[in-house]
Amino acid sequence: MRAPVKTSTFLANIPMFSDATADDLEGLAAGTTELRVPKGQIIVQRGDPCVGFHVVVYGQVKLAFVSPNGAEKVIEIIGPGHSFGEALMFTDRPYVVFAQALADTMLLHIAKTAIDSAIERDPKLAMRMIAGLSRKLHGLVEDVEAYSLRSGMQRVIGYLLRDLEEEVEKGHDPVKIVLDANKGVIASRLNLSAEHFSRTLAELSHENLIQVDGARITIIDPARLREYLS
Amino acid sequence: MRAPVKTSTFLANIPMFSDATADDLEGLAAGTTELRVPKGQIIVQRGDPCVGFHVVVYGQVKLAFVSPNGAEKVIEIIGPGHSFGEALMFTDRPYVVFAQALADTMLLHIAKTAIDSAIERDPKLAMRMIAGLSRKLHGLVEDVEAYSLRSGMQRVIGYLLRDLEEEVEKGHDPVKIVLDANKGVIASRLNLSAEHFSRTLAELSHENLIQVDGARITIIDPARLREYLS
DNA sequence: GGGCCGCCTTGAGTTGGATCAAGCTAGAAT
DNA sequence: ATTCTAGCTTGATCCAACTCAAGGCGGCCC
Repeated sequence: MRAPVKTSTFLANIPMFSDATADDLEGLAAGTTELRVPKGQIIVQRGDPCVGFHVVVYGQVKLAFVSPNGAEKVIEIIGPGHSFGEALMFTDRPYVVFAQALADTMLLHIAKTAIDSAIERDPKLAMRMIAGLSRKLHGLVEDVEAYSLRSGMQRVIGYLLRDLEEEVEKGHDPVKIVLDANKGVIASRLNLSAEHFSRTLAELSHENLIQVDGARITIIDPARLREYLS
Repeated sequence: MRAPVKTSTFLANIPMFSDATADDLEGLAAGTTELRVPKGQIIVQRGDPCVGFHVVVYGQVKLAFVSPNGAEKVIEIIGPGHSFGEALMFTDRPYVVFAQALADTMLLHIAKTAIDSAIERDPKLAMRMIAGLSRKLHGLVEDVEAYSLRSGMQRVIGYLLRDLEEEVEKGHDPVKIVLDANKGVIASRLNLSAEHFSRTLAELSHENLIQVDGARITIIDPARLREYLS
């Protein structure tokens, strides 16, 4: 048995609810379930009904489809503070993707009913949900652009540079990054075969643009790497 | 000079505002501009700031990116009653795509400020916006699935069958459909070159699954066409 | 230590779809 | 009626990325 106050503390730390009132948090907490899942476990299956959405507290979750012939395509890798299933929840459709824990993970599941009544009470929350959905939509549009207009090499470089600060990305000083998942998972996220991803990293290595040591990658010269896009 | 009452009538006929009060409609109308654009005209450019969103009243608009080397990729073809730019409006980012009229078109442009205050007054409208965004998100996820997991042939068949009623799609009786845009535009929407799209339709013709007469296509046997997916 | 198991890399060959290059229509303009 | 042009088709060739296959490299458990 878990005291409700603890759940509402988790909720308060999620960006989406950061300015909710204590009352609202209590209401949301009543509709919230905590979930702890071990690495590898499936959290939702394609076809499951969606009666709420999930927020990752710690750990990591991947969202992916399975193709008719068993192949798998990762659409998103979700880390702490991020959520999935909101859009589906509002359209009352079953899941088209499945979600699987990439590491031991703790999530919150917030029931649709709780969200509905919270929105009715607080238009600010509605605006936050709208902003969150809009950001996701924007991200997907960028994915579509990347998949249809950019080469494999360009997508890989984009991924390596994506969460660098602007001044770092424009500079010529080495930066170390750590891949946030298995190379196979990242490859699929980028719509590449694992082999092609590996070869692409190898090519960038040979060009002395990066150094690869397992998941630890050193970008030797960010500005030059960015130029290699063309 | 256009009487405001007329604009609010247009608004009332848009699904998103179908249950707005007369007061709300007046408020929205005050922030709404009517736009008539001839075929071929660019409505918004990549990089334009987004201070509101557009609804198509009649005509047709395409949303597309331009690649660095000048190629063009259509993400969506937007017909009467549908809208674009909502997501962008809420994220305060500039357009990443451009919008061009595919036919003589009339649109409404609804200012962000008007929407913001309407949402504050009416949580129902917020829910409608959320539902609309969620549906778009879902559509994009399906596009990503199609692009990454399906072959060109499968995407074409999916497109031909997409707005058939269920019982028609399952049946064996011929159905006539009319392509809603130039074949080049549709090809791009499906992430195919115009040539490949043409060849794919030709192949389906040779298999006696469809008959093509310009933009008018007869699906000879919907159930058999659907089976051809595998 | 040795063997096992995931994961990653490297090599060789294949292919789906793109590109380049002509023709072909049909409707619009003269 | 004749040209013009935009859009479509068809043919030939090419290439980015995939698949299949064979190792390599840790890490982990006995």
